[in-house]
Amino acid sequence: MEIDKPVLRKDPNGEPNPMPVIARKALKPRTKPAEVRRDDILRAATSLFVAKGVGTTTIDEIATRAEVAKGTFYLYFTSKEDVVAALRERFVAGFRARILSAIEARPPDDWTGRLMSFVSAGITAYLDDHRLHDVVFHDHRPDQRQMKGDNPLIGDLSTLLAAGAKAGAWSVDDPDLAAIVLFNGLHGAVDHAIERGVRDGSGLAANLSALFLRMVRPE
Amino acid sequence: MEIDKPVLRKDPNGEPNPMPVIARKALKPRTKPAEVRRDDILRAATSLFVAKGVGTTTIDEIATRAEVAKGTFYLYFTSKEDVVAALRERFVAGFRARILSAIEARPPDDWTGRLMSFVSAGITAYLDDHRLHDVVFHDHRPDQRQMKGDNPLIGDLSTLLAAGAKAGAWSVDDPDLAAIVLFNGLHGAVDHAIERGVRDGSGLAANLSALFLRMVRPE
Amino acid sequence: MEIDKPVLRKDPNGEPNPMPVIARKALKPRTKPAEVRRDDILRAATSLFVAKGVGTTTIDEIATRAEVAKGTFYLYFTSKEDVVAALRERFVAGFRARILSAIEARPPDDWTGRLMSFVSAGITAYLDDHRLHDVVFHDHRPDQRQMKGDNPLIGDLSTLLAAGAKAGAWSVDDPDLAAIVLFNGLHGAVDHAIERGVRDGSGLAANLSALFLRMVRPE
Amino acid sequence: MEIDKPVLRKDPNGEPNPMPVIARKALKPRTKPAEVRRDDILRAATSLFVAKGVGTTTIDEIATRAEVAKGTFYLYFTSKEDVVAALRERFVAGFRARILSAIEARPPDDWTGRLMSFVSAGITAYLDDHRLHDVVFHDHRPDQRQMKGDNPLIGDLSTLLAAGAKAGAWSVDDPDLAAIVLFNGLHGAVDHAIERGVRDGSGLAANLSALFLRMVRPE
DNA sequence: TATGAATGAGCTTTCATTCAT
DNA sequence: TATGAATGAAAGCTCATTCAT
Repeated sequence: MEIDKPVLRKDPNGEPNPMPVIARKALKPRTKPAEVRRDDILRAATSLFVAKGVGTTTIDEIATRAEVAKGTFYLYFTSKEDVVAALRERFVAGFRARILSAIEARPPDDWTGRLMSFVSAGITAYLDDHRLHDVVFHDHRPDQRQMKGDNPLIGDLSTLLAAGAKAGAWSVDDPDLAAIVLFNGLHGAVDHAIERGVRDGSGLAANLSALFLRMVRPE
Repeated sequence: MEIDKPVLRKDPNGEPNPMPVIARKALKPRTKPAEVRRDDILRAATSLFVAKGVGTTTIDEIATRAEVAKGTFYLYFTSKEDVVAALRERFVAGFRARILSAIEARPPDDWTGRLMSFVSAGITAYLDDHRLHDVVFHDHRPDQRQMKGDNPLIGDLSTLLAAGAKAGAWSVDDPDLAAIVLFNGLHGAVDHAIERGVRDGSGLAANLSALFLRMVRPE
Repeated sequence: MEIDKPVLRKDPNGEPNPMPVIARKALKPRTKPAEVRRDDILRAATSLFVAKGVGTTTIDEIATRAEVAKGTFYLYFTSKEDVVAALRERFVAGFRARILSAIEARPPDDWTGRLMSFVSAGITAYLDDHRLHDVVFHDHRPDQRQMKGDNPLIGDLSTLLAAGAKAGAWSVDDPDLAAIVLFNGLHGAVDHAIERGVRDGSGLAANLSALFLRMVRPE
Repeated sequence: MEIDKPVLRKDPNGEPNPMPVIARKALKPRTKPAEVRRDDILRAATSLFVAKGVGTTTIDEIATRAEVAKGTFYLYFTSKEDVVAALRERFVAGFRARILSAIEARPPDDWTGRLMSFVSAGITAYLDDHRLHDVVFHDHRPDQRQMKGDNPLIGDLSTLLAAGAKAGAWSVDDPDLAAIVLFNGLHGAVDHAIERGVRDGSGLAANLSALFLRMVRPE
């Protein structure tokens, strides 16, 4: 707060210096492109969050693991929550990309195939990253509720259902509601599977697809 | 029953109290039954958690609102999480009781009616208490995942579906999976409705029931 | 911020425990009357502030010197500035008491004597405590300006001048302004003396009194 | 003179710059004369200090407002305190110049007029710049005390009083002491006026002059 | 049982200063 | 000269938990 701070500065890199300066330089460039630094921090945070939870991970730990000073952390993020938010964005985007690309691999009019791709890609992606998922979706904020609603995958699913219905392949009264039920049903089913230690989602995919197809099959 | 809890017993310097102990005791039985005390604390915690979140509520605040000393809190609970767990148990039990009693109001062989009761009672109960629900289900712990699996309502639903199928009313391949999808679908649909500010769940109940019945209807 | 904090607790008093518990108890009662604790902290802060300035003194140091935990500090004060404010109040009250009692030692109608007492008591008191004075009056706040104006001693002085004038002993056109000039003149003169290392204020008192009396003497 | 200071020179990856150095130099003499740079920084600091205090202003902010890199700041000043000291010097010099020139506007033997000019110019100058005054004189350092003593205006005033006395216009026993009292009295009186929101100092000047003249008038 | 003063580890955040470019 | 990313020491403050009464 005040003017007269004591100034103590030791060895700025803090480690015994057995190596010539030039070699050190090569190993540890003081400055990296911002993108890389940011990514270093994000990666460090991810592994810590997954390993020990967001709450118990300190910013100190994140900085240390990212091989960055604590102050540097604050150059890139404003708080731990800010990191979680960045991770969440990343996670959602990657998750969605995986699923969409699986769908696109099917012919446009293969409605059943597209839905099954959605289901199996969703299961696989979730099984792969569920620990990161948990990290990224478990905060306390009351506006948290909002975020689910923004889930673009539900919109994608709704669009798929509506298109299939329009094409006469399915019968769907309320595509939005059906999409919500399907997405959350899938989500819950994978949670259940994870609890049981399931590693391979193909069986679940078949069963879920069957269930979902029943729900949309014409009378 | 709560005759005389002293609000202020300041005696900061410990002067000898002129009143004999026995007389004091007779006048001031300072304790409440443990159940009541516990409940005071639980109620105080609930309102604070709902108002400002678990993370930002301190044990000090809980104790103050419960009109109890901080030390007394630790006589009844070991930590804040312990309180959340107690609240969760309560919540789940109440929630389930509401739904089961709605189901039981229907004739045992009215399968469709029973499922619809499940849906509409579930929606109503959740709409009523979703803020407490959020409090009670939003912590970070990795073992959190476990709790959903323990959700007895999914078991109840599975039982209902299996019984209906056995009775020939429905066709259900995997009642457990169907129950999971139904329960989570319902959960997600209500979340969605809450986000949109929906206060009355009857429309949603009708639509959801229709969707669910499609899923179990015989070929 | 979060729920799952690691709990590490070692030896609560942190020192090797060579002494029997009873003896320890006698030496270090865990709890003291609030007044005493507060005073412990205030005394610790004073000595540190005087020795090394407010800015460079940390709350940690204050707590340590007061033999109190850091948290205890915050039980009694909200910040370092809060301590300075408490010290300032104390200082002003004591300073004023000294001067007023010196004045009261003179007969009520001994106007010259009263003014001289004011001057010499003021000089002495300030010489005695000027380091604490500096500590207590050197913060940055813009509203600082306000505080000087609230200085009750200027009011006291103004009253004295007005009374002496009314009694016909002096001629004072604007007692408030004269009081301000006298007080600040005295203040500055003592500052000057302190800079020069003066320890005894009696010579200064005589000279200043003479000057002040010139200022109020009738035509 | 400031032809082309680049606002953004982002070159984050350090790609080799295709433009030859000499041509670049000709186009972009990136430096300003040291005096100007220094002044930029001083001006930036002044406005920030006045607006939000020295303690809460960071060097980052100063550099940003001066449109200079943080490192450049350290090319011109060694610390924030260094800036305050430079500002103080400036302030004192300007203040003194204003007062001296007001005095010099009077005939050399117009003692009363000279003293009145001192008073009214002092009041005006202080009223004009009191916020900068506060900034520049409000730090914590114990050696602060020294600076007042160095105040050359007190010396000027003492010289004036001694000269007037020597000329037989006044009676002044101890010109140094009288100068101290006058200067500090004036200072305090203006502070008091500022607190009361006074904008025009002419009334105060008349009253103060009268008071001061009483103090030096011959028996 | 009940109390609440006391504890202190630990966290977040700031910012003056450096230095490779 | 000029830059600004990086540093990391330091500080303020919180709050779950204890324990003597």
